Formats: sequence, C-alpha cells, structure tokens
Amino acid sequence: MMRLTRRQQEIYDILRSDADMMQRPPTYDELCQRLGLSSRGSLHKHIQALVMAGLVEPMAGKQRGIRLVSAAQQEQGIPMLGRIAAGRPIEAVEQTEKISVPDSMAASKPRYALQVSGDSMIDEGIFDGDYVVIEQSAAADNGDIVVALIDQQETTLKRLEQQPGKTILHPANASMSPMIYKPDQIQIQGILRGLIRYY
Amino acid sequence: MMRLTRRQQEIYDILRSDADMMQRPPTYDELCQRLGLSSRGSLHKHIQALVMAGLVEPMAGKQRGIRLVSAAQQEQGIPMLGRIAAGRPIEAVEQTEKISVPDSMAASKPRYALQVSGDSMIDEGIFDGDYVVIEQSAAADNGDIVVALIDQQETTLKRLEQQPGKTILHPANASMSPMIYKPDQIQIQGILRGLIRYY
DNA sequence: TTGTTTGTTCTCCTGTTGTTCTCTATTCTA
DNA sequence: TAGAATAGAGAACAACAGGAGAACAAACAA
Repeated sequence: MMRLTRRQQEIYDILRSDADMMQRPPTYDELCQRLGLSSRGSLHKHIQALVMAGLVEPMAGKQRGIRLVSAAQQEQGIPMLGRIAAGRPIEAVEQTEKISVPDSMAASKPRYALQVSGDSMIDEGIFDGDYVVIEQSAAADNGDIVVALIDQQETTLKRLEQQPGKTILHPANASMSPMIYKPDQIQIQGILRGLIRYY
Repeated sequence: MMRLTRRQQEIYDILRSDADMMQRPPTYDELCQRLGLSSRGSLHKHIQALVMAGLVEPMAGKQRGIRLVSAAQQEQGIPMLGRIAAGRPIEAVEQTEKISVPDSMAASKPRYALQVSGDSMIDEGIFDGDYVVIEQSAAADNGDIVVALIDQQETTLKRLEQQPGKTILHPANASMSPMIYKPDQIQIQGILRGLIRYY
C-alpha cells in the first residue's frame, strides 16, 4: 500500500472526521471549499491517491455521481470484547474488534459480544467457541443467564438465582455444582440475549 | 444493489423521515410538491431508481395514490423457509419471511434459515426454537450436519455419515438411535453453517 | 358512459461534476 | 545546485444527473 504524502494524509483525516462527508458523499466542489482549494484538478490528484491506497471508495462505475465514502469506517456490528470463561476474567481483546450480528440482536440498549470459552454452560446449548450477545445491565432477574463478576476478579457466564442473603450461580454442566456467594461478591455485568455459532 | 445518486439519497431520506408518507401513500403530484419538482416525469425516474435499489415498494398496477413506503422493514437477510424437525417435512412458511443474520453468515452461496423444532440434535447444542442457517447444497461431507430429505417425504436435521452402500443419519440425542438408509433414499438439501438463538 | 386523476413513457435541454491537461511555485533530496 | 517530488491554479471537455413538459393509458369517480 502506497504511502501517503503529507497533504493526502491531511485530507483523509479531514474527510473521515467530517460527519457530513460520511453520510452524503460530497462533490469535488464542496470538498474544495472545505479544504480551501480552488481547483478541482488539484483535488482530483489527491483523491486519486486515496483511492489507490484503498482508503476511499470511488462511487459507482459510471461517471457522474459523487464520490468519497471512505471505506473502513463504515462497519456495523457490536464490539467484540473478548472471551469469557468460568474461572478467569475476560481476556480483553486488544483492538476493538467487531462482530456482525442479526439486526434484531443489535437492539437499542448497548450490547457487546463475547466468545465463550469452556463447557460450563454446555447443557444449555452454549458451547466452547460460541459467541454470546450480551446486553449491558447491572441487574437481572432470576433465571437469566448473566455475565457475573465474582469478587472483582473473575468473570463468568452462569444462570442467576438471587435469594435473600445469597446469590447462586448455576452452571449448566452435569459435572459442575452451583456456586453460592454473598450478594456483595457478585456484580452483574450483562444479560445473555443472543447466541451465534458458526460451523 | 446499485448505488444511489445524491438526489436519490436525498429523496429517500425525505420520504422516510416524513411521517405522513409512511401512513398514507402519497401521489406523485404530492411528492413533486413536497420535493419542489414540477415534473412527474422527473420524479418517476428517481422513484424507479429507489425501487431498483429495493428501498421502495412498487405496488404495481394500482394507481390511486399509491406508492413508496419502503418501510423500515426493508430488511436484508436470508429467507426463512419454515420449521424443520425430525419426522415431518418442512412446514413451508407462506409469506417469504426473512430473518436477519450476521453479515458473515450471509455468504456468497445461497442460504436460507429454518427454525428447529424438536430435540433430536440437543446434544450438539441445537435446541428447539433455534434458527439454523443452511447453505444450499446437494452434497456434503461425512460429519457435516445436513438437512436431509428422506424418501421424498420427511425432512430432518442430522449429522451425516455416508458409507459405501448406506447412509447413516446420526441424531444428537442420547435417547435416539442413528438411522440407516440406502443412499438413494436420502437427498441432501443443505449444510448447516450457522446457528442463532434468542433469549 | 364521461371526465378526471394518476402513473408511466418519451424527448429535449441545461448545469453540474469528474476528469484530463498544462503551467507554475514550493519543498525535498541526492 | 540540479532534479525530482509535491502542491496548487485554471482552462477545457465529455458525460451524465436532474429536470421540464408533452402525450398516453390505466384507474378511479361521477
């Protein structure tokens, strides 16, 4: 990938930081005005360089249209935060990866995805490697499957049962036993809303 | 899907943001007025483009003030064909419903979705009510989970094992046994590629 | 029926827009 | 210092996008 010149980088930064540009592809004239140029020809060279670099998508195969629409940024999806397992805190994923989910899973409330590690919920049909879509929430109802932070240390995915004076986390694995905690040991981080598995 | 021109985008935005339009479909003349056009012919070209793009529903034939309403429901997704279970043919769903899936599940090859009915694959973590994403294919490898049509009658979701002279369909349920057929009894209709579950 | 509304098709026109050139000024590099 | 990038200005051009308006046929209202 070709290296950008100073001005090209500058122009690219302006483009991607300008919300208007991201929505409605601007015309060259509009861009010139925005950039303080007075010649479309000059602009064209820069745009061309950005296209070569793969940072800008030329609009339409035909001519007259408009252009720009930078590419990489138009991702939709929910953030993929890391892996979750019984016994370990969430391994944070470095770059904020994104995972695409059904539109209907990307609801109004903030959600994120985790990849499941381990078999502690296997009897619920949640397998190692599956992706779970979590709705951020600090409270949950009995019977919900939740992401729970235990003793400020480890995070785990379990079915929740709250009783006066104690909070029980039920694994769904015949070989594992429910874990009982004092309410203040458990912090709920989210509720399971969806599951996605690839074969 | 064709790219929209600037004006087309603009018109589409106006349409969808106008509450009146969503309720009572406007006439071309009304739209022209709303958009500041003085020629129905001009409008028609734009509308046509939106129809091509799948953003507006034609409502062909009818004349009387009908049109537009692309609706928020212009979902993209894969067709939801019906329910699948062991022992019954697929119940066809009348209207071609659609279900939205992660982009990554809507691959190049034709796919469709089925809702799982029954517990015959429960040990594989495929539960009653789950949605499975199926890639249309007439052939599959051993070990694949496939949609199989048995004796031209019933359709079922099972793990496939093909041996010389016999085809075995393995359920994933401790209380069920593998079923053995002659190869010509079984017709493969698709391969399981993804699973989606809502809580 | 008859007349009106409304979608559709057609031709024609114009301004905008991307593109290509040439030319000049400035900065970097060997 | 010369040569090459880099950056811009401005002219000229072809190709549409976008619009106007006429004409027409199907759908509707009376």
